Amino acid sequence: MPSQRLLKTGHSPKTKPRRAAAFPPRLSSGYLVRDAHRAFQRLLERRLAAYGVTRGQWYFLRVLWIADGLSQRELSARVGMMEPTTAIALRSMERSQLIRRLRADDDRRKVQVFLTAKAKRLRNELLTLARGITAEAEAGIGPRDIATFRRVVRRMTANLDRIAN
Amino acid sequence: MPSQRLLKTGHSPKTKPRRAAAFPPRLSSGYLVRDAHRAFQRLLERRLAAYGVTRGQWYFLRVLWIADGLSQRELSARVGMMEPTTAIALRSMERSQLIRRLRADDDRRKVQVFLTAKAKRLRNELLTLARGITAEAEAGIGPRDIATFRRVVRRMTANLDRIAN
DNA sequence: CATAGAATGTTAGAATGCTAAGTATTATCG
DNA sequence: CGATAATACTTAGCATTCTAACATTCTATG
Repeated sequence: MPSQRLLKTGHSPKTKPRRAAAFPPRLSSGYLVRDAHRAFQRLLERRLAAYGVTRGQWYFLRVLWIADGLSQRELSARVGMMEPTTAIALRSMERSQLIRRLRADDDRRKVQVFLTAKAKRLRNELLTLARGITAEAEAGIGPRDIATFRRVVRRMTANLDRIAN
Repeated sequence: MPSQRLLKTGHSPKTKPRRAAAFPPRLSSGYLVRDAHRAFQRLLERRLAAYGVTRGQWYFLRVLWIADGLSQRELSARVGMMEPTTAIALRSMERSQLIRRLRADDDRRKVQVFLTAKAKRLRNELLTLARGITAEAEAGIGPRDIATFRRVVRRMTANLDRIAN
């Protein structure tokens, strides 16, 4: 993390006291969450790379391992991404031989997504990998603090999701 | 948030018990952090849009309001982004008349970044906006829990950053 | 001084994610 | 039954972020 010391620039406006400076990133939950998120992402990406799997593919694999054969719409909802994002990820997964897409017989608008044998074989190893990252992230933190943390994050997410604008 | 109920798909392999399924996203700190991050982002983006400022620009504005005239390298470090990312953000900020870039006299490799009057005028209003989002995120959560949360997130980030691979 | 290396930025190319606007299929309702 | 709605997906275009490879400028060393 870069240190936050102030530099003298010779460009501080002398006319106004810097009132609103009392909100440094360090004190913003949003920033803390952003930093943590990027740390998780970086590590996940690096480790998945050894298996030729990208982070975007991982999110979908993870859902499909639990519920194979979902439609793209259902997948989007489960993964929490918009449909165009899903379409792009699935295209890359099809190219990588991780999934097959079949039009549903009962409703020809729908496309069902099925894991290939290759994707199924990756399951245990990649889930182990993910558990490893979680364990490393939580190292040295007490279980009560972890529990509090989870409760707080969930509450924050819910608070923010509830706001329309 | 999409509910996580399982669908019957008729494609569960009957041969193996689903051992590794014992790691649902709900229990993963990484997922919780990701969800929170995206909730923060969405709200921030929506609100900044009213000012014609994008999220990427916001991160840099926030640093420049504290230390105007930094070089791009210094800015990257402060904001926590790679230099190409900084270059792209600054280009868009220059187009939007939020900054001016000047080659430093003492070292002509360096480019110093200066806020325009327009960007300076946005300062108080946007910082208030950001404080508002933080307040809404933290609504209904006790100060001790917030404190624990911050300590835990920072520790997780540090844990992950320390890992090379 | 000349040249090797370090420092600063840039361009190129990929992946992830969004919104808005399309196409195709199915369902509904007059 | 036929026009209209809704549903499922795709395409197009943008923003954000990274890594890798490059150009430019400065510094240090022989």
